Amino acid sequence: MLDKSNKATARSRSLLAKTAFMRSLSQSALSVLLDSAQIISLGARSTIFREGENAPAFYCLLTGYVRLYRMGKDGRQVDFRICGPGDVFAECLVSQDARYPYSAQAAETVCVARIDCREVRQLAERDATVSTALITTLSEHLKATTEVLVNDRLHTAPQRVADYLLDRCPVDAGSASIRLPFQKNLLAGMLGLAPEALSRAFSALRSAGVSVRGRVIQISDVKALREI
Amino acid sequence: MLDKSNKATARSRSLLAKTAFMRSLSQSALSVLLDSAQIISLGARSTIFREGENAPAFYCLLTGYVRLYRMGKDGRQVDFRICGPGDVFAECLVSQDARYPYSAQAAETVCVARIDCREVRQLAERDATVSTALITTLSEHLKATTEVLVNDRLHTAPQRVADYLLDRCPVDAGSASIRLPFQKNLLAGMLGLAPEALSRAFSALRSAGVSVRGRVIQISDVKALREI
DNA sequence: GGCCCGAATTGATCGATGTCAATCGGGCCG
DNA sequence: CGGCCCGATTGACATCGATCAATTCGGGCC
Repeated sequence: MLDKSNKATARSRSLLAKTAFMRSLSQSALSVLLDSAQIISLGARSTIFREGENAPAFYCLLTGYVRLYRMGKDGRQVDFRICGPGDVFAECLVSQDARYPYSAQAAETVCVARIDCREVRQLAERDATVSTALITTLSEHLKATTEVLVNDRLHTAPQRVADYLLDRCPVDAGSASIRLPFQKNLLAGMLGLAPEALSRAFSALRSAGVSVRGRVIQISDVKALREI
Repeated sequence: MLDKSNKATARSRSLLAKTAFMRSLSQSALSVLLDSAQIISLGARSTIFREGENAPAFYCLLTGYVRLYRMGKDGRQVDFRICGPGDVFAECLVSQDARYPYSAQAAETVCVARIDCREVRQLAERDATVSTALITTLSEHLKATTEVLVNDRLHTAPQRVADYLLDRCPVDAGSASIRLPFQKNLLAGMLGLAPEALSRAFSALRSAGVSVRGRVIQISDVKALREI
């Protein structure tokens, strides 16, 4: 739960500026945001914000992974998005006094930039590169979320795992080796599965030429996997 | 499959202008869009566009309901959103040459406005009310889609049905009566259920004071339903 | 008001996945 | 180098929801 906060260092600034969201901003908007962003380091499992809290800022993830989730009445928590380096989350820029509609937790040691919503909103009024960047980011999130929803409803667990693997295979490869960037725990959450179900899905894929050792996954026949 | 297309009539223009998306536009942007929009009437079950087609335009629904869905390799189709009057869909404004990532079908007789993406994109560059409206619309869709995804992963079928009903009950009512605006078929798709599963969910809710007759649903104790 | 067709319900069954419990394994620290 | 601990796997089971088939219902139309 360490919580070291300070002005952006050179390294953080450069990471932040390379982000998909920031990269397309005008020089002036970029420097305003770089100057006002707070850089925050957080230990594994620390909470970044909680469902229902007031939402004055959104976040840009610099390093590590973050879990976005909601809680059911019974206390069960459900992930619906896993953010990685460069991702923006909590784009709650509409309606001044919004509250976060979900919680965010660092899945490991993490470094995020905290950006004031009001600032961005005002900037977007004057600078079209800012509003365009917002539109682009939102469109992509909408598309990605829709994709996840459809996958959930359409595909079985092994199919979803296969999809995930194929997404990060070179398109034309005959065989491939992938290293998961995080624990299987997180992957399970991403795919809407219990960890046990993820394990079983991997087992089921063994017969399709997928072998797992720790975080490393070998795919002997990419084309065959596509047929699943 | 009738397909009568013409310039916006007075009635269509007024419907279109009252849309959430259009309402907040500047006078000038509004009139540009009203003038360039094509109004199209479509018979029940006609296809508006198909997954993979080139996407030069997005749509604003004036009357009726539209199903957005994707097809699996096996031909099964999965709804992920049901649009009603006033809804905008296929906001595919990013990246010039995008293709529709899903298909859209009229669930009944329908009237839509077809709006050129390029036009809106250009308008947004100059007119902040346009980009703000886009940001608002996209944010809301993202929030709604996330909500659906979380509901799917978190709640059982009767709970999702109860949620749907409660969403359209007066907040403080003791009892309520709701008339579905469309066939149960569509509702099932919205909730990610097979029609049979929707039926069974309604049966399960009988013991919680929910009774169904055709499209009319009586809820004897709203508060009790919230506890499900 | 009655007929008729498509929609909705109901029943039976099966497959998929969540849950709980026990065991295994790997990496990290001493 | 060994032990410990947490994450991963496996097994057994319960539950949910999809599917297929048979029937009933309801609403639109004459």
